[in-house]
Amino acid sequence: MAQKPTKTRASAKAQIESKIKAAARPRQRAVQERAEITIEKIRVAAIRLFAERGYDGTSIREVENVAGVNRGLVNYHFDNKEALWKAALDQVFGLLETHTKDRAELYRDLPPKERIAYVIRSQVRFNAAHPELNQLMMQEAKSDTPRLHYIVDTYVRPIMEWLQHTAMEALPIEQDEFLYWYYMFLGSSTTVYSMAPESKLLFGVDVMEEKMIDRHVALTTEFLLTRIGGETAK
Amino acid sequence: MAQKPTKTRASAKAQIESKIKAAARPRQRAVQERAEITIEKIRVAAIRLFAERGYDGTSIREVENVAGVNRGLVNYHFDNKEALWKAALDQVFGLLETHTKDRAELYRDLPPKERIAYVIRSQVRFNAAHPELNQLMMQEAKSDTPRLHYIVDTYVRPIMEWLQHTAMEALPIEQDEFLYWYYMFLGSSTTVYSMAPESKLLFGVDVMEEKMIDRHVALTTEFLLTRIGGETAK
DNA sequence: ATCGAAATTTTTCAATTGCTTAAGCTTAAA
DNA sequence: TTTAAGCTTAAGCAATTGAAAAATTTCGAT
Repeated sequence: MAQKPTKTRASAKAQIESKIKAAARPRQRAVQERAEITIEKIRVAAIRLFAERGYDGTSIREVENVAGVNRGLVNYHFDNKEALWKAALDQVFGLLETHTKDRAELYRDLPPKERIAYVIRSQVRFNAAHPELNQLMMQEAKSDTPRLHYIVDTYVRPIMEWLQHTAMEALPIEQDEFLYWYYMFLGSSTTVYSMAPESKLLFGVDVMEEKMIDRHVALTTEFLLTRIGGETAK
Repeated sequence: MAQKPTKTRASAKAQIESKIKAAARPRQRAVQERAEITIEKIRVAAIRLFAERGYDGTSIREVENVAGVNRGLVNYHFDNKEALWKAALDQVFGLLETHTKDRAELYRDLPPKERIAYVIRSQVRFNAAHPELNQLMMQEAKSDTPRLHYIVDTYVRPIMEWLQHTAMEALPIEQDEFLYWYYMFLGSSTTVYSMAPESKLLFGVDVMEEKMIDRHVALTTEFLLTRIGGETAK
């Protein structure tokens, strides 16, 4: 997607040279379908493995194995491990971004209280459908790395700010209390899915089942809407 | 602690042989203090690194560097990486186990509602003081590995069952609802600490500060005690 | 003091890591 | 059909990995 297949076999440095030549070059070709399939298989595997084992715990060879593609293809389609990580992350967070924007649009004309309820509901569903996102996030949020800065600046902050506005408009939350509301929201709506294998072991229940998710949605919504301290809404 | 320094340089297999010889051997010596210091330094470093980077993402050399001890000492004091992980984990979960038992004892004679309030409060404080525990747990809870089985069977289940008893005695939670209450409790009380670097970036606030923790305790308690649906207690 | 075990230090080794190179093979534009 | 870009395959590299072995130092019971 964000790939530059403009390299013959001379590596990255030759890009400038390649660009100069491009002016005089008549030939220009599209990405082939088989490549797109390969890239997609690699991306899917990368998301799973990065989410499950973290950046350092994931090896390129393993990604290739899980993806079922041949040795060397990751380094061809994605220049290096860092770029692969970024591609995986952009895919997952791009999904969240789209989802959030769609919902913001959809619920725009609802009364605040009702709107935040829908937001919570749809967010829980999203987390259930995409546990990798929170898993990736937890991997990175633990230490102050360039990768964390990238995620926060690019994806998390805008979503958080919109959520803050939406929540504080509907609920009697103080400005400096929102931080906790936010993490309670996050924790309440993601933990059970991020830890799905544990919950299976511990309670013998598959929390990914539709009926289970419904229940979780209901409880979380009630939970987060009930104003702390007894009040109900603004 | 659970170490067996009874190896000359012949590795694990020689333990039986070593035991036989032990009967005829007159000399028997205690663990030296310098060794205990080394072991402790390694354990501390291991907890931090395993929590931060996961099992596969942590290298023995890195543990030794962070611990500030010489190459080879990890493999001397802990037979292998797996044993090191188990030692780190036992340390952290042992702390939780002790903490939980102490509190159970301490709050035994309180009325149920009050007891669960204290339990929540003390649990939040514990999570703030030991974010590595939840980080380690999140690392392992994501996939069904032998390591997860070990943690759940040894530490998590007993604590969960006691918590279930304590919570259901005090709050109107249905049997099959408890799962969600549990993970909301977990998520609400740990996420902000596991993701402390993110919250610093996102809100510019150090959530580990005592005043902040107090606030979190208050909110979480109110949150989790407010009966879903409007009721208050049994 | 001194002997031997415990602990540390230093080397060594095979396997795995990220990454590069060099061929070969497909495919689509000319 | 040609032909070069796009793609795949395979081999190889230096660095890092977990683990063990060897060499050396420290320490306590005799």
